[in-house]
Amino acid sequence: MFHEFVTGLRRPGRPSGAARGPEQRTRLLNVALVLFARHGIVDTTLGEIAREAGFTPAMMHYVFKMRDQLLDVLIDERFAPLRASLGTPLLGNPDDPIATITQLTQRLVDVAGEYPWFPALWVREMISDSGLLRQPMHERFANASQKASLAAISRWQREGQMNASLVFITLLGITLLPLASSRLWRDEPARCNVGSEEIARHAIALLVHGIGPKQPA
Amino acid sequence: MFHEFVTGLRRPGRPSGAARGPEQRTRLLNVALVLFARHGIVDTTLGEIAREAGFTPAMMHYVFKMRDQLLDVLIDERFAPLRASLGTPLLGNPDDPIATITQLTQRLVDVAGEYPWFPALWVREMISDSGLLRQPMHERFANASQKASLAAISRWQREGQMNASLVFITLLGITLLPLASSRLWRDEPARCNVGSEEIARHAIALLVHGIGPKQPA
Amino acid sequence: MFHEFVTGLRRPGRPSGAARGPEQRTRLLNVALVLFARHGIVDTTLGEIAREAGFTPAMMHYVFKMRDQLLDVLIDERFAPLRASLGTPLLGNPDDPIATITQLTQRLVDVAGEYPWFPALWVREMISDSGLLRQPMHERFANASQKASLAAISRWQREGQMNASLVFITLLGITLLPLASSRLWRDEPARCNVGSEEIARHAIALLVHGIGPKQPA
Amino acid sequence: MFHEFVTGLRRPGRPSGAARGPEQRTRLLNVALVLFARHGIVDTTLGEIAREAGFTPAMMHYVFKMRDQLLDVLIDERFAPLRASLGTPLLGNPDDPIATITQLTQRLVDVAGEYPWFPALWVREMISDSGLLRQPMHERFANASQKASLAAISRWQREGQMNASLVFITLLGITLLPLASSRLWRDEPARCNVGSEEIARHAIALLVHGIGPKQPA
DNA sequence: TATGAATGAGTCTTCATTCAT
DNA sequence: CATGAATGAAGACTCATTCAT
Repeated sequence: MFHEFVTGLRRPGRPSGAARGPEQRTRLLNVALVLFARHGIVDTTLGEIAREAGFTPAMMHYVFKMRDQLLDVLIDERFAPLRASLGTPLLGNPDDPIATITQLTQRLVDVAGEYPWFPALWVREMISDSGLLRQPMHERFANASQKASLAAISRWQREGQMNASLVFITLLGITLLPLASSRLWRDEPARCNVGSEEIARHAIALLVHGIGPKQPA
Repeated sequence: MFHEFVTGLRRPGRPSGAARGPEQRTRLLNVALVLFARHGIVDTTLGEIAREAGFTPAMMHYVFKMRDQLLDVLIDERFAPLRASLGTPLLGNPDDPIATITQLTQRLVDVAGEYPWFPALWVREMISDSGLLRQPMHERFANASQKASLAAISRWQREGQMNASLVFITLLGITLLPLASSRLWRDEPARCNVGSEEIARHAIALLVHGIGPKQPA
Repeated sequence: MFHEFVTGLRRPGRPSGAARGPEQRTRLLNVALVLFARHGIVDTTLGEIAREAGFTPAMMHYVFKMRDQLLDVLIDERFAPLRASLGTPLLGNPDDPIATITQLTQRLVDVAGEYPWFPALWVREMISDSGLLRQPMHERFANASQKASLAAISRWQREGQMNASLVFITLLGITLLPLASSRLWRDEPARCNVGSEEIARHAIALLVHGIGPKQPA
Repeated sequence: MFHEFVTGLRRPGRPSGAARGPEQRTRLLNVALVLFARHGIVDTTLGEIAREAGFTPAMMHYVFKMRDQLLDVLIDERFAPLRASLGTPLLGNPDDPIATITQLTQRLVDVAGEYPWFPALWVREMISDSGLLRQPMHERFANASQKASLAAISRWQREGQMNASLVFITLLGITLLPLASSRLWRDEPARCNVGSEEIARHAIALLVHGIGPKQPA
């Protein structure tokens, strides 16, 4: 301390004495998640994450040896579990596509409520062609889940005009996309507060009978 | 010219040797558009654009004094016109919302057909919270168009369960999002080639009567 | 210029207007060579080379895309030619080993006179087990040269007590090593100025008849 | 202890659990010596030494307050004693230079056999101009030893063509250099196993009568 | 019109070092 | 005795930007 005073130089490597333990890791992951959702993965520097969490960039490397590793950890501990918790997306009651999809819709919105970073991150990094989550997540979930879902859809398809290829992306388009950009209209004047439930309701309504006038019972 | 000879980078079809005046600018804008759509605006370096167009990075600054200016020009000369060409989105036949929206849907898909960079760029940079087009485009089109659209919707809303705030983003979600990520399912096995028309058809069907079984005539 | 004065900030990227042309590359290579010889390859930072040459570190990357490339270029344009100019080391008069080796000795010293970085660099980076030149140079010169030399030695070996494996490294030990560390004794008091010729003379004398008293003719 | 169990890093033969007091220090010094010889002093990180010894980097600072101090300790406890054990290098029988030098040669090789890190480290860090041992070791041994040796040589010099300045470095060049780079030729095909004794024999032979044909008795 | 040469600022990464425990 | 947590400084590399030609 005296040394600092005299030389005006903090000696290198003095830890700041903040709270410690493995909570730091968790904390950094949380912050990373938020910032990744906000600015995109590639455009978030380790420094930003560190600063936001109250640390120095060097500490990011103390915890995650490499930048890539941060993403790996995030995938392992956050994305994959979340994805897994969605189950095999469209494998519900084979005879009632509407019910199945409705359920999934609700689940998507619920998950988004629980993990606010989910929609933006998913739209950005899973759907976009150059999204950083796409490839890795595909490798983990492609086999089991994907095929089952497609099989389910194919069956339904025969009865309706559903397109196996489109139904899934469309579903995301009416749930995650609005959720991700909810701030889009929130800023505008005369804005009714569009919340998750409203999005869910709207999505389901759309799926069930389009935007036309209410179906007569 | 020597450079072209060596690298073979010149695209066929560009007249060589002729005075090419401001075509360079146009060319750079085109390339920028494509790359911006592919990797995102922030993640595309001026050097990439330059190289892809057969120029040096320095040329980018010769033409667009600053990086930001490239975006400004792009907005002025590409995005705004395109946006303008969509008209006041939901101002069609006041008595037939379905027809109005259907028309818009088709127009969106058509425009996407004409300007392949449109869907990806829009999803990425207009809808996302930190999208670089959002703010500037908003400033230009917020007033006139937006209000009119909302007014139109509000009226319809009373009759159906349409949500004024959600209908627009949802519309994008079932057109531009699938268009933007069409490569997403194209890779998968047993993949039917999902084209624009299919997306349009699917979107309209969804809007008109949901994914349920075909309505009895 | 005005801007600088007012803001106190040099705007980024202002080139310093120094002499230009491909001489810079040559200059940087020269400086690199000297510093590599002085501090070792790994321990010379690009910044040191740049500063010594009157540039910024960033310019090193302008010229040599990667650090490794600097070494590659150096090998191609400096080390390999030098090595090549030594010819097949021990392929002289098959009947007169002494003459052959004497000649090589002289050549080594001559080359060291022409390229002052040669001895230190060779001892450090070619002979040492973790020397950075060893592997790459080996790949280029192992086949042709090496085998011929060894063959030559083997023959001589039968007549004298020369050890094929040792003669070469020993030769370096009595030429390049003294040359490399000539500053070692130059600092000492009462030091006669040991120059190249002296080293050559001494090495040859040692090879011819050891350090014993002068042979009677 | 837990760490050891998990990583399996503990070398066999080290008594565990017993009070190990200052052995840690010894152990760290040993490891440092080996790694310094292998990669050079500057290029060996404290972390590498620590890990190789089964400790954490922080432990290095616990034991050697500063990096420089590690070197100081090494010099005091390893290099200086070793150097001292070589005695005043060339102060043997004043009337028989050959015998004196031969003896020293043998001693060098013997020491190298006992301390495998010796040759490489010496070549790297004592002889090279920027070697980290040069300056400090010089300060300790310059006065006494050096002068005596030179005096001895000067006398011999008058009778033969020995060069006082060169004889010492040359001697190192034909002993330590081959020893240091013995892996150099060990890889090559048709390789006789060049061991220490061979190097000693070869060096002495060279000193006594050069590489020429065996002297007639 | 267009480019080559050069640079400042910023990011990622490593490492010695510190401190509380 | 020994470590985990944390950091400052420095190096490699990228990129937008500048200027002279």
